[in-house]
Amino acid sequence: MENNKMSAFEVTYEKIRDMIFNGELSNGQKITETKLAEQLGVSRTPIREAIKRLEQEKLIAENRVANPTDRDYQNIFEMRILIEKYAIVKAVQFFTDSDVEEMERLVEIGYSGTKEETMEANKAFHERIVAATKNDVMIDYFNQMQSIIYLFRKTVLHYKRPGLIDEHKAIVDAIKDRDASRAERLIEEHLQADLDFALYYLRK
Amino acid sequence: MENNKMSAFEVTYEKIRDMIFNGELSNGQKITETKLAEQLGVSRTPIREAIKRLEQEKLIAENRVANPTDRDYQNIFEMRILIEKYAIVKAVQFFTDSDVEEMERLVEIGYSGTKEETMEANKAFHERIVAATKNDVMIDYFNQMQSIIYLFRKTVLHYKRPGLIDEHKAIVDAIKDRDASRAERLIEEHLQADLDFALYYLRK
DNA sequence: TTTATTATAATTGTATACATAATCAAAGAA
DNA sequence: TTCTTTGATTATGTATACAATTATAATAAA
Repeated sequence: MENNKMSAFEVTYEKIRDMIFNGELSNGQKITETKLAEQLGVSRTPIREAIKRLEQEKLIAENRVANPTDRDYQNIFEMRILIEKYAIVKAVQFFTDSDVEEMERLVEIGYSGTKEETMEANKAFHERIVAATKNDVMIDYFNQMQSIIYLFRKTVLHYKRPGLIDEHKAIVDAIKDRDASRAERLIEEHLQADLDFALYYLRK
Repeated sequence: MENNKMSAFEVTYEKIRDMIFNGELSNGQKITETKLAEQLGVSRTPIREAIKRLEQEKLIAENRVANPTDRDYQNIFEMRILIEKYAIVKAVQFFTDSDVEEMERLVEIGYSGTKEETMEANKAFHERIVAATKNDVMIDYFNQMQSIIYLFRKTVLHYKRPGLIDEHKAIVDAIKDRDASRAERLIEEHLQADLDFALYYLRK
């Protein structure tokens, strides 16, 4: 019997996070506990916990919705590239045939799926690579970055960055060929291209 | 005019953390908000926030003082090695003469200082290397790991691991010689030796 | 007009109160 | 004895109350 009853804190956390994602709370906007509490129909207590967690994810800073600078994004991607380059070497070493098939399936969704499906598949693609480290600490840090990365991914896919899915395909091919150095190079180029593209559009 | 008035949350956080560090709260021991609140003379509110943060640092998990497994420590060090190897290449590229002098000063304290001074210097040694990345995200993740790492460092220095300071010296020499690949190799060996030594004594 | 100064309001930090859920022990049934 | 069941206890989650701080705005002085 599963426990599908979420605490007020969890519900609140997700709601506020989604409000930031969909722009209902915009960049730089002041966050006040009282207003959110009233708006979401809970007391300040769970709101505060949610805010603490969102601060940890850098989605909120100094009582405001984060307004990351280019530098912030570059820092996140520098960290992310470091982790994913490390992870993909593990994937090349240890991915089984069925792991590779799963990656190919995710690439296929990128070609034929809806925008939502593609976003999910894109996220899963990178998660599977990082999971290859089998290192919970690394996976945890990677996941912490996801909230900020989400904003990126939305931009990149909204504008349909050319070649994105082809790059994914090329990475899977490198894993299949068990070519670690090629895979490392491709994932770095892929992530760097993502960053450059998103920064370009975020600044327009 | 500086603000040296700490909030109850901050005081509480440091107190609980130190209680874990010095063994007043031992591995696996149950953490109860009510008791800590009474003991530290504050309400449960700041206690809860402190616990949340300690959970983030992995010093508390599931309402208990963390009792990390060898695997946990290995994971942290795998992450740490990844960051420090990346950082030291930056240090080799960008450290000025005065940065190098400062590193040499820290090594010197390792040879001649008290145990407390040596622990501080050891911590500072690695912090300076990571600071060379000038990447706040990376620095932040590294700092999050410090609490667990502290427990290690205490063990390693308590048993006076042979060669530890010599290894620091060799690393500084590699930076002085601007030899990135040697510096990378040395820092990895150094950290791996730290891990192996500490695990050996922690399990005895 | 600009800058201080003060009063007011709003917001956060902390304490307390209450409700729900988890834990544990005792009593009874198999 | 071992396993349920129930009741009592304790702990946590959430709401509310109060205190202290910070921000806002209005007025007075330069």
